Amino acid sequence: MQILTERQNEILRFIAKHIEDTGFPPTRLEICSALGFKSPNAAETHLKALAKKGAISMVPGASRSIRLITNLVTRAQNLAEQLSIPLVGRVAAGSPILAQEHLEAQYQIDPQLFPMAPDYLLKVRGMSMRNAGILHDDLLAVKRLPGGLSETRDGQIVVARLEEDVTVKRFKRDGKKIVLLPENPDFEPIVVDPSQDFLAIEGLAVGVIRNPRSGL
Amino acid sequence: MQILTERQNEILRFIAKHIEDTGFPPTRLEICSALGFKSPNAAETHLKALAKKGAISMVPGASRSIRLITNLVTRAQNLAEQLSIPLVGRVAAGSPILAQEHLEAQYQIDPQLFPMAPDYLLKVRGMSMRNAGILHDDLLAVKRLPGGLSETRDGQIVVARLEEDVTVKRFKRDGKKIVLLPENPDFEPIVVDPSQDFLAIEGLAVGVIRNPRSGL
DNA sequence: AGAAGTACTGTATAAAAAAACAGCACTGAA
DNA sequence: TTCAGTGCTGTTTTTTTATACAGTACTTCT
Repeated sequence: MQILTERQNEILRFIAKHIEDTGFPPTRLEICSALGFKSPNAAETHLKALAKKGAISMVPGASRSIRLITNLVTRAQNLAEQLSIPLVGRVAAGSPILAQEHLEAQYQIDPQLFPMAPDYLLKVRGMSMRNAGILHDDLLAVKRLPGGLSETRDGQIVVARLEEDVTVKRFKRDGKKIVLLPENPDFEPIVVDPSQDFLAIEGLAVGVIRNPRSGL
Repeated sequence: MQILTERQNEILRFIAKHIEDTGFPPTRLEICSALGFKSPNAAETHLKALAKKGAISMVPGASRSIRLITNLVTRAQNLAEQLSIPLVGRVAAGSPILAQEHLEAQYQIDPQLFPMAPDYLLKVRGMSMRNAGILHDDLLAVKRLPGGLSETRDGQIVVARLEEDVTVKRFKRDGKKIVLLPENPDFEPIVVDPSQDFLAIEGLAVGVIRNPRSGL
């Protein structure tokens, strides 16, 4: 859709409001009286401009046949995309987490459920965080951290990438080194020197979802 | 809204479909050709009957001014009620789980997230299920069991009511007795004789949601 | 300087649509 | 058995509505 002028936007907003209020689109004359026009042709030419720009569609000859194109797209996006986040399965070594081939499903997650709205769900592999209540095949709700390492604070559970591997651990600084702590005595802490080794903080755990298909 | 005849329902369905497809309601003539009428008055009288019964409303003199009353209600319910489930906090002794005073919030939960669509979320108290990865303040997604005890199978994690208390435990039968197993060696199994003691299975755990405000 | 777009007024007209009037046939309740 | 309601056909009338034509004025590219 091409960009609209201020006046064209006003007309589009009136059409949307009319549909919202009454359940059906306005006629040319109704647009005239709402916008203060004295000629029905003012509405007619505006509608033609809006149709040409792809903001609305009309059926020739039919009354009240204005259909909003923008609203349909917006509504579909709202429901299908903006409120839905992807489930990331096994992450292949060296490829980005959100690469298409890792995405297994798309779920709608209520953003109010967690302290921060998650960007994706990561399927947890292994039992290294068992004592934090994060089990194998749990879905970890992850918020991406644009700031990376510098934004991360001690005690937070993070999704970290070490060389090629993606892992979930508790984050702790130790001088210039960084320690990734498991929550299971069978596993050893991982000590990383960011000046020597590659370490990226992919995101912060903001929640856990378990579905008992995996074994509650 | 009074109940509609089969023919009136057909017309209502056509109007809903037309709005869905085109974005605006049909005219009398469009109803005629869709339903096979030969006279526009057939549509007119049907619409009057539908308006009288409260299924639609119309603006006198205006074209395509049919508004569905039923659909508006249905849509609001869909978005606000059918997709949203309550969070149940501390359950007072002896009162039903879904009593108004226990409801702390309302969340929209994607039904695909869990093997069964949950009816409510229960805030877990205590650590008796720690080794199953269910921690204090976790939200347990619960599906009500209309069948109660008879539908419950060994190994399932259930929400049970014992006399006055509501508890989450793993379910197991032992002859005529029922054992409610904790998942934490610090707690003792609870043995119940249903013929002697009051035991109700309030629901089946279908998922866990943790938000780290409680301490991930 | 001309073309294209925006933003209107004012008039006119043909088609679309609402809605009334006049019937007919059937059903179920009072 | 009459009345109300359902479920139509067929015709007519009056609005409503879309839309074309003829202008005016201003702006913004090219």
